[in-house]
Amino acid sequence: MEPFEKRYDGLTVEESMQRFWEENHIYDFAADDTKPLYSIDTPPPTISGSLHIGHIFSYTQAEMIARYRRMQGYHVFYPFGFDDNGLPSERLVEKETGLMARDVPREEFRQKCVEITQKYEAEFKALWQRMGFSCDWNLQYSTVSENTQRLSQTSFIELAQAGHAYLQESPVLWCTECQTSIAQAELDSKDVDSYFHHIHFHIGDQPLEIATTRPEMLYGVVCVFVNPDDARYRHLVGQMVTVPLYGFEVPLLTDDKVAIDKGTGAVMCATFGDSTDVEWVAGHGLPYKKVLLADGAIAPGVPFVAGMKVRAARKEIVRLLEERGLLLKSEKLTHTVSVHERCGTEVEIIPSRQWYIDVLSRKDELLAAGDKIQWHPPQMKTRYVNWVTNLKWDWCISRQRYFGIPIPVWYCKACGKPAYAALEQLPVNPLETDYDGICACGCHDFLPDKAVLDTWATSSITPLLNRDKAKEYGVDEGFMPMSMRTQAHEIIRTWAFYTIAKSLYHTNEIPWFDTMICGFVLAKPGEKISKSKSNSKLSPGELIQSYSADAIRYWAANARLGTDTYFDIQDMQDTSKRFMTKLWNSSKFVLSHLHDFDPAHRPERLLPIDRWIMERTNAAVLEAAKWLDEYEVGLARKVVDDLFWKDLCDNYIEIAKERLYQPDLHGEEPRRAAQHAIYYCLLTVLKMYAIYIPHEVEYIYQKGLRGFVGALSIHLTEWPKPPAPNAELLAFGETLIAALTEVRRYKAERNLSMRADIDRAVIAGDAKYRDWLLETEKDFVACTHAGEVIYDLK
RNA sequence: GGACGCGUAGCUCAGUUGGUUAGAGCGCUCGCUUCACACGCGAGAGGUCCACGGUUCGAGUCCGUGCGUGUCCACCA
Repeated sequence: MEPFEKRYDGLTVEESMQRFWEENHIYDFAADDTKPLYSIDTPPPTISGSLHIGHIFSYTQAEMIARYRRMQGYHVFYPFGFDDNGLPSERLVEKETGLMARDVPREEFRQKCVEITQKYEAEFKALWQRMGFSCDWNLQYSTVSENTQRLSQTSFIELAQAGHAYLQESPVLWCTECQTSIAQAELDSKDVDSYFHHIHFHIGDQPLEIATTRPEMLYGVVCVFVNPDDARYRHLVGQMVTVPLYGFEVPLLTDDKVAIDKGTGAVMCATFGDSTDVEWVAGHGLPYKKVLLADGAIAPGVPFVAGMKVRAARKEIVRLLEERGLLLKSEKLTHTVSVHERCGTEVEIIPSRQWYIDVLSRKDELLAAGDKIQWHPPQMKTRYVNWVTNLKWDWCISRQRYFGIPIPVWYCKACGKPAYAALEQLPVNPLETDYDGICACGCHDFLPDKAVLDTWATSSITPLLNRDKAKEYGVDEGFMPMSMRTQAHEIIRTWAFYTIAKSLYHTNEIPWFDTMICGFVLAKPGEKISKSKSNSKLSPGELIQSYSADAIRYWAANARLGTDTYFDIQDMQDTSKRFMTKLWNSSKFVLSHLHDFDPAHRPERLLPIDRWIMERTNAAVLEAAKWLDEYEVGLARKVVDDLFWKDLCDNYIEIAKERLYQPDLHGEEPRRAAQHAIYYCLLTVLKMYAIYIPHEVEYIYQKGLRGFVGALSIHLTEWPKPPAPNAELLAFGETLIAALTEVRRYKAERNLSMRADIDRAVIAGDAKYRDWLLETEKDFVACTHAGEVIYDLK
């Protein structure tokens, strides 16, 4: 055996272990495997900036499950992907280059996007490799690759032809900064200080006071609503209200949604001030009056404020109202507005022609699918259910952007009817390829769709992408549903929801049997670390360089599944380093006593205490497996820690030590018995830690255990499957350790060294363990330095 | 406003079918150069398990109410 270094040097070891794994294809997804399949749908991180500790936290927890399943004997399909198109990536490119997408030629911008996302992908990949991830990089996918484009466009055309995706001119959530439509899931909310302006409308010569936060929409008012039960206005319902400044008239109608006690109880309905306006316009058949343009400017033809941006227009209208005595009062208020999560701009609602996927009419099926999936932890299902139940909009999948998957559609110049690309010609970019068919109306001229697909419209097909990849390895039948989806809880409403929706449409099945929903890393109370906010002081790369990948991995397994955690660098450093050193030293000790060990030769007789530590180890294996089956890597780690540090190191090794050092005093066969026990326990403990700290464990295995076990890598060995432990042996061990603790307390109270001699020690306990205790007496005396052992057994 | 968490030692947290004396790590105190490890070992101090009410022979654990805290969703008139 090679000598063990005095100190474990994680940084050097980790790189050489990673090289070893790569050279020996330890984690490859082999084509000819006959083991049961375990497939993992892992999140392709969005290429929108640098990764942070939160990613490391959740991805690492899932990686541990991949390792666990692999050791359990599954054929683990564990790919990795990158989500490298769409608005998030565009914003990254705009930030890095200082260019705005709309100011440069489309192709030039696209090229920049490709360059920059590739650069980041290389960085991301290097980081995951440096973390020791056991995915097979041959399975890697990207959401902007040609394959993905083909699959994503196919998905779109299939849904469109089946009527599940449809084109509609309707009010849409719109970001005037990014100048694109966005989906409900892309909304964030922000508290803003504003004013509740009370404006003087009138009905004939009767004044009518209406409060609004959006006076600039005055020109877009199409009616005024009051609650049908509001006695103040009941007699006025049906009459015409005159809009101030502009002088036109709109009807006074009733609607239940109007809150009697809010403002004055009368609401102006404008196209479109908010999503309630949209419902009202649709529900009451009201007309549309254009006020706002796509770039956030007031439309030409709107008196007083045409061409102004929203805020300037608001100020101007308020000024005019005030000047003419039509502004009754302005109350300060803080209210919450919807903003675009990518840029923070207040979202507007503008009619436009967009593609949607029908989800509203499928709520029941979506909820049923949620019931069929096992959510871990279970309460995460509620978030999904709440989201589906409260959906108000169909899923808008078109984006008026540049770097994404083109919508494979042209429109007839004459009748506007959409024409779809043929499946064989995909992927296709309608901006570069002309449609060569003829419209039903006889027209030959077509205009390309300039929009691209929402990035979620593509990332929601990762199970299908994975299935295609698995086919290359001969795995096809039974691939869907996949075994497991892992992700953080923030994207249940997006990635999980959209994936389920697409899966139902394309396979009529749930996408996966299980979900593993990880928590976040919070920087400090209330503030989550995210790429866009870039408030992660230490980058993952620097953290690995300073503390090693294993240290970060060990830390990442500190929490219950789904639970958010705070990142405390000091805590990570102390706990992990201490643990890794302890494992190093104890392994060093065990292996130094195995120089003449032969695993094939089982000692004829194990002492009871040897059997105890082996049973104790088995008990921990079963308990850890129970947690891991529930994806609780943190709770499982705790179980192993407890076994390893307390019972194996502090108790058993201390008790059996002298037997290993001095066979002249204890005999050769008892030494062999102790060897057998420490070999079994160390190997088993290392196998369990293999999913947490794969590098250190592999290094120890290679140095001292591979010769005994045979397997090329500890990661190719099997997760232990012990029988149920013997409860009597466990209880006997507790009896002995209680006596040992008493002796230790006696010495500590007298400031004695643990090696100090004492006259006698007492073992108290159940008489049924008498024989076992007597057999252990020699070890007990060696450990306690007691002159005599008194038995107090009942 | 709704949903879902959380509130246990100074700090971070475990405590999954309700059952002896409520646990771990860090921190603190005292001691131990002990031949794997001082990045260690041993011992100790430290808790009205947020509050109040209820169910029960028995509640940190179950139920209700309140308070505090966090996340997600809604709230733009």
